[in-house]
Amino acid sequence: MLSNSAALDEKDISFSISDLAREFGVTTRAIRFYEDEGLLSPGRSGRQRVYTSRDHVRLKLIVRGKRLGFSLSEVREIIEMYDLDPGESGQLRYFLEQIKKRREALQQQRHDIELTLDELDSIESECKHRLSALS
Amino acid sequence: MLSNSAALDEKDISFSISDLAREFGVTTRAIRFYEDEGLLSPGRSGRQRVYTSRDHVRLKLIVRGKRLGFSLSEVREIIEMYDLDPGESGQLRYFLEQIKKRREALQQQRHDIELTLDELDSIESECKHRLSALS
DNA sequence: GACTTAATTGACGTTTACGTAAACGGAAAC
DNA sequence: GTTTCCGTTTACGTAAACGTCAATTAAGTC
Repeated sequence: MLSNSAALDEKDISFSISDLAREFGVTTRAIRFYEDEGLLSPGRSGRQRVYTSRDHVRLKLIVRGKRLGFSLSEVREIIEMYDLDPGESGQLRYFLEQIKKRREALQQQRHDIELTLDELDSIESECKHRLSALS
Repeated sequence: MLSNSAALDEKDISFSISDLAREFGVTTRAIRFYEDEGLLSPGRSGRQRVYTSRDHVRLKLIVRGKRLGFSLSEVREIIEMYDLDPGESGQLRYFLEQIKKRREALQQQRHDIELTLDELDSIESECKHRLSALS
């Protein structure tokens, strides 16, 4: 009765491997590979893998990272930031450094995107210009 | 005398392979590889490669594309957009489609970046919070 | 003209991120 | 009770993007 009884319903949601594959548009092979790489750690019901909402979150981070062009080991670094232990100050300072680097890389990426989008705009208008000149 | 005599000075700038390697922080091996892939097409002075400002621009697009996580074939697609021929309307319409897809992908990427940056912010403040609690 | 330095060519090696095929296991449907 | 479906395991295959030699050449320099 004194236990923290209000554990959220979210906790016991579970997913099959094909659930996740469908939702995130990846193959089951890929998901198992991510497990081999230590990025996911599903439970088992018999031989079958059972994924928790924690795995669900992690897979979301993985596919997002992939969309950003990160390698799996970079994705791993990012994921590891999420479950840092309350630990010592050295660790924390190290993490803050990593965070800074990541942020800078992401800001560079965002800048690259802006540049590319601008150039796409001008290519597009050039295209449209030529198209209208063909009529 | 009737020739277009005012060709810009920019035109005859040339670069060695190590010039480019230094400037863009890539290896000469990589640069030659890009040539093998048809992304660069330097001239020759004897056996040595001579890169023009066109190659310079292209290499810039390549490294930017790489920073964004694009594969070389995706980079190729983007580069090819830059030198489209005045051609037929079918081509132009096709290009417009490609541009649209690219833009959507880039916007998705930008969105992913915003999400990740936000999360980095909260991880960072959590970190700082814990650090200050250790004093 | 020997020496160093930069570049080339060719070839094989390597890492990453899965794909693909084979062979098997359990559970549900008919 | 056997087909069908999903999942598992093991293992080999592969494409991309270079790295890493090794042998050769050409260009300057002292």
